[in-house]
Amino acid sequence: MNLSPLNERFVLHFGEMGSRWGVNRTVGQIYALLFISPKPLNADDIVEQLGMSRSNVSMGMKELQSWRLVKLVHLPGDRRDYFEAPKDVWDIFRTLAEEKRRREIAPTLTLLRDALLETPANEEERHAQARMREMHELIEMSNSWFDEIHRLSPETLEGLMKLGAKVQKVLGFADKLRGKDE
Amino acid sequence: MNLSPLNERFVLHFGEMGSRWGVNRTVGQIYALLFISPKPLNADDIVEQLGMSRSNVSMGMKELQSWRLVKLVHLPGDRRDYFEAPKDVWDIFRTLAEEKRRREIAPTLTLLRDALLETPANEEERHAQARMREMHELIEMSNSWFDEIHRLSPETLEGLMKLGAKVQKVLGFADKLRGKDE
DNA sequence: TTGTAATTTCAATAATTATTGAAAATTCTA
DNA sequence: TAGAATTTTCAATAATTATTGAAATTACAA
Repeated sequence: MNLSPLNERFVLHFGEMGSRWGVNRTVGQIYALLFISPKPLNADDIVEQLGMSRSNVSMGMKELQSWRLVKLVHLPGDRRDYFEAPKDVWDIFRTLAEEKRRREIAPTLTLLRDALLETPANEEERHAQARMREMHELIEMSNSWFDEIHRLSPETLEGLMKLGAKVQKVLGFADKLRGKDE
Repeated sequence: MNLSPLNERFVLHFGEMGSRWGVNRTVGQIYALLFISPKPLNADDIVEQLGMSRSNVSMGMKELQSWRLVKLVHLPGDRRDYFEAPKDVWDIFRTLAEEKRRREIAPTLTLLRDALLETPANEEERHAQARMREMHELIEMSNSWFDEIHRLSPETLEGLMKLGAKVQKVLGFADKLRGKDE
């Protein structure tokens, strides 16, 4: 691996964490490399810096693009594909949340919706359906909460988060609002 | 599989989703079964209902306990271990968020903290460190936001979420607060 | 077009992870 | 404590996923 020590450590860490995040080691490494790179890189740059096969990089880029974590760019007078990681960390955060919802939550929501439409055949199913209803409500609610958050601009969102210790106060206000409007 | 059709569908779905959620199929199935079960189950109940090996169930239970998604209970006059899934979906939600943070985020936070203490050796490292600083700030901020949320009771949290479309209004208030207090 | 550069696909295989039955260990009871 | 019930561990193997080099495809330039 052709990187200065600090950067290598970062890249290797992302490789190791990859499996916990649901991507393989090479995908984690490629993303880490692009994240800290000051300029877009082409596939051969990545092959050289990380010492993996060209085909592995090709597959890794496809995966990262499917997560919308990298974007394809072109340099004038160079026909090769270059890749870069979006810069704004808040935007990355939102993109990730969206993709995770789509892949990890949406299919279950669909299943729950279908299951709740059915007429339970016996007591066993009646009870199970009641539990599914609770799960369904939680997911629906988290989703609409997330939708709201998602509409905010990065700056606003950052402001809201920085609020930190004041959530309790906001909540007090929220309670009043709720009382008034519902 | 020894389950009525609706319940079987739910259990199989959780098995399939398991791989996206970072657990194996059997762990997903076991959790689903416990989630909809009206009463605690012992290992042999699970073996019988899901048709997997006894040792698989034993390992699965260990995994689920490490996630704090099931708890061990005992029935009077029966020495076997029984397991049940906690009932309150909000509580499950928080537990999961906590465990995910511990496993998927905390190690990276540690790495970033360490990396930011080092003196960059060259321009390459200086730029990388600046990017790491952005990531570090985002994570720290999300963490303290989550800590705040975490202190709320399930009822309060549910109330806050139900607020839904009113987040914008809350945010307006939050902005005022921020102006006043900082 | 034709040839070349660049990228993707694919089938082989390497590596990892899941599952199992049998054996070992543990826990209780008589 | 001895024996039975219960749970866990472990090593074998089944299944899945990752990685690669080579071949095929695509995109461009002369």
